[in-house]
Amino acid sequence: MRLPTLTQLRHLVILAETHHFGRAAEAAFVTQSTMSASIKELELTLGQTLIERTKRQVQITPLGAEVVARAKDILNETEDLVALVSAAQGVLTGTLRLGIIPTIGPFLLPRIWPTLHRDYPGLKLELQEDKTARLLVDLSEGKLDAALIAFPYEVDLFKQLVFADDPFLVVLPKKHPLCEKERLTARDLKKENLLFLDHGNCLRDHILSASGFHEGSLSQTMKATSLLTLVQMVDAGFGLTLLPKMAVDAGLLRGTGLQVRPLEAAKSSRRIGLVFRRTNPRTEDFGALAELLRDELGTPLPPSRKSEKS
Amino acid sequence: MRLPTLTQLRHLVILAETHHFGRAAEAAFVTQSTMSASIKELELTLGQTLIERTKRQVQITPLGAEVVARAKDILNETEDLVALVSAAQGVLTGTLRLGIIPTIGPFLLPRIWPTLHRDYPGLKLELQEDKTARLLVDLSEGKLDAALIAFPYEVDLFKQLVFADDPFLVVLPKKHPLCEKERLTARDLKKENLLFLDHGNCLRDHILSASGFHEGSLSQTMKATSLLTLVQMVDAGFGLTLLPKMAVDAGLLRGTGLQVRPLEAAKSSRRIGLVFRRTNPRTEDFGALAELLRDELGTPLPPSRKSEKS
DNA sequence: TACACTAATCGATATTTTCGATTAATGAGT
DNA sequence: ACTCATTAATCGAAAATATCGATTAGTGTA
Repeated sequence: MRLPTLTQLRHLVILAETHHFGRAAEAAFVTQSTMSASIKELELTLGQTLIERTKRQVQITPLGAEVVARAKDILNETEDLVALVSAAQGVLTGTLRLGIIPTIGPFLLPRIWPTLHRDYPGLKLELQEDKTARLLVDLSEGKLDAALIAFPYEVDLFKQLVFADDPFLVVLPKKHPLCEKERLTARDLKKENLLFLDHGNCLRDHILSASGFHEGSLSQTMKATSLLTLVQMVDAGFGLTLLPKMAVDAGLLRGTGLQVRPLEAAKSSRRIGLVFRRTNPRTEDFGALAELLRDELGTPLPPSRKSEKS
Repeated sequence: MRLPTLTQLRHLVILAETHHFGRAAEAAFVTQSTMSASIKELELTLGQTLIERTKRQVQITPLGAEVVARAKDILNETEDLVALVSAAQGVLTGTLRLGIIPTIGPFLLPRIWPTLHRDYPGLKLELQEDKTARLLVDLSEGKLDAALIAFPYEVDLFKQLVFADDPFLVVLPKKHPLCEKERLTARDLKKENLLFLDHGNCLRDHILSASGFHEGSLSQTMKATSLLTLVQMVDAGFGLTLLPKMAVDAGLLRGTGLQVRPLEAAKSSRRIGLVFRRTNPRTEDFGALAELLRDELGTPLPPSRKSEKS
């Protein structure tokens, strides 16, 4: 099916308004001959006469009037489309499909939400919470635009903007002997029963690394699937754990009698960053988002390392 | 505001379906370079990137997806427009704005309606009932496509298709002396009190002419504005009148005690015809309509006179 | 009859679209 | 590390299309 041109439709609409080829041409910023040819071509493609040409005046046939009405709709919709895209010109406007891992999402998002909403009211976030591995797959498949994940992690396929450092804190019951000390080391934890998240969660690996434990040395009995569960277990006296400061700041320990102590170790923190495909045209957006996150978290960016591996 | 091309939008939609420039090009029956250029041009006019080009695969940005959705709508509407016009291809389809005079309308339309509906289900009549003069003005101004009027009438501006002859019948009370005669002449009516429609109605002029009366010779006291009123007045004994056979056939005298007699006179009938602008492209439609009317009325067309004047 | 007005038409030009061929970038297989 | 295959972008040429200015033909008016 051969379609008419938007230009032809526009010409028809103008002609229907002016009822005069000459003035219609003027209004459309073309010559009368162009207007004439345009209408003629339109009638040819449609196979029907839309305009009744009296020498003195131009009459629209009933069919022509129907076509004019529809043409107006089509033109309006097209203009709306252009307007929509134009409105999405600024940084961080439109839809952004953002992945986020569960050990960051609940603690980071509520913190930045108000600012994000205030500074970029045109932004619509579509959030997806999942493990890092799954997020990166979706990212590479184009189902996500960006993801907020924790480093170190192997992400050479993607660009990354690391914007925060998130130290680990040792969580222990109030009466625990280690509460006496202001600062704890990996050595202090050696003989404790440490509780970890389940396999496949990046935080588990990070904390294992921070605390100097190894897979083999764990008592396999206790594995939680969420930080909240973990906290409940520690509160119930099953052992100790480590939590990212971000989670503690967000009030994860509220209502419990648990204490926290900083950990002195080689890798006593995770880094938080934004990853996205190198080919994604919205780098400016991601820069702005990372900037906002950095400001909001108030933590200075640690000495930059271009690629961190776990 | 510069608008994108429908071709570009179509290419975008296809590309969004295939996620592959080469296959999209194939599906759009163009080369890959054309597809590439088309999308690029579209992005240029919109001022935003809609497609994220990975070397291995093509990703649609969220904004692009929105544009694709709207583009689909626009394309569908345009195709609907074409379909609409195509559907209006046959004779007597679509809207026809038809004027009709009050002394024809109520008697002719109910008669042809079923056939018209059966033979041309795609036809939508927009009827306007008015005096001949008014109809012709609207016709020349393009507010009507055609009009059904009675001849003789001066209509040289328009094309005309006369399709029926409608004789006048003398209407008189059952006990009237003239009922004795099988056929009446103008001479018989000379001394009778004839009742006519009001000024400005073409039937008045036609009947005046048929009955041999002149404006000056009338008793000005009785003037009706509709045929129904006229009949009521005759039934009440105020005098005689003449009615077109068409009206009598349609049952205008039903429920009255009135008789009819044929009139023998030079101009003892009016002719019924269709008029329309010479420039109107739907001559075929009008021919078909006149044909249908002629068949339906069962009256052979009188010897053709190209232009009848009153 | 001459004149003004209007839409169609025509030939020339300008612009746009499309194509085929080539290039550059990337990933896969050896 | 080195092809090879795949894919989108690019480029110049050719084709198609749109536009223009000038002219023509048809109508109504003075």
